Amino acid sequence: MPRAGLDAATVTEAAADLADEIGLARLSMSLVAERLGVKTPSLYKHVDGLASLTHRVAVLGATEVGDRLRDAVQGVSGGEALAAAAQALRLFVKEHPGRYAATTGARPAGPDDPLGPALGRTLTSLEAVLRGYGLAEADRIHALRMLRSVLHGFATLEAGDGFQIDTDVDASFLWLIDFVDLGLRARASS
Amino acid sequence: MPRAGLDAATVTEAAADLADEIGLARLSMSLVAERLGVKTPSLYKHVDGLASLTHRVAVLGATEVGDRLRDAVQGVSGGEALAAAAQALRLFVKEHPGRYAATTGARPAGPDDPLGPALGRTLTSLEAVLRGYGLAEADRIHALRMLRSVLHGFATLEAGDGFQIDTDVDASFLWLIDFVDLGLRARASS
DNA sequence: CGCCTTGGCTAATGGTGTTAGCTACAAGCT
DNA sequence: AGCTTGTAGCTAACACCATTAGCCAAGGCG
Repeated sequence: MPRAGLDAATVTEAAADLADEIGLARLSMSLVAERLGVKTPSLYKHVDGLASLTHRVAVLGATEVGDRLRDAVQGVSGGEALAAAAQALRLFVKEHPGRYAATTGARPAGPDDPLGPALGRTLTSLEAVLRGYGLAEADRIHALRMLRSVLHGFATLEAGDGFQIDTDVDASFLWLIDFVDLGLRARASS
Repeated sequence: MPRAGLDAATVTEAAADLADEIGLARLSMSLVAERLGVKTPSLYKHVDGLASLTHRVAVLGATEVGDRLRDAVQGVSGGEALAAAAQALRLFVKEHPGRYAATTGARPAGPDDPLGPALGRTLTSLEAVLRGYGLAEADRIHALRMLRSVLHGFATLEAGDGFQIDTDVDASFLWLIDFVDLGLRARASS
């Protein structure tokens, strides 16, 4: 029996891909093992169990989403940055619904949990977007939460087939970005 | 062995309550049976299995959310209606996270699935809210999707402990409602 | 070349969801 | 009332899953 040469990262990535394909809820140790050409108990040499594996997928997803947002916001500002960040997040959720579900369903388990910083990177990029609007100090946190809410809400509704297909979802998303942009600009110097 | 006198509705309600308490993901046939003082296989006399039971919980949740929104919007209009609907939805999600998760995770399985109409009632109430703003015909669908997105996003993020606790979440929600209200009013007659 | 860490295995356990088939309850008829 | 009958809830059984214990050989390192 030749060795498969697995480690925690490979197992996590296989699990993440599988979750994207079949949905996080249907993720199972046996399916991950099957995909890796290995018997189920072998996974426990690299990963602590299904709950722990799901947590690792969450960290992976948070990191990747953070990367995407950082890249999207890089070099642009204002409404352009808002649109870029929004589209990047939406695209990620569409491409990786399983990772995103794991990410949003997980909470940091302690002060040294890598999930905390990973999630923080997303917030950092969104804060950078908002910085371009010159909001009052007191509005910042509320605007950030509003921004997270719209983007998260739209992306998850779309990923869950929550919108009827007959009207263009892309157009709605552009409209939404414009709506938020206008609202933020109105609050710019008030 | 005296009979327990169950039916599909009682089983569904017990499942919904359980889902609210322990989370939809942890809902199981055995726990529902235990709560009803019955052995697990007995449930199959009333319900088709866990998937079907979850779907019933989704229909129940959609119906209840529809009721809450209808009541909230009743007799008010404009910004008042928006605020009432928003708070009603947010409160429902906080009180019944399991039902809401089932509702948002389910799709109608066919043309005669009661989930379709049940979900439609929520949309009807939100459309009524928007009607108070006198939007252009073309903006209606986009505004509706925006509204669903913010409310759904905020509620699910809050339910998932997605917001840091140190800043007031209630204040952020009021800020969000005001943000949406201002944006919609700006588009009123344009 | 041989040690020894360790990755993957088989076997076994406890917990799920689900089906089949029995039994006795309770409603309905005469 | 008593008898019949549909059926609610039961036990037994099976398949599948996550998880643990213990074995055994692969392959890096001396």
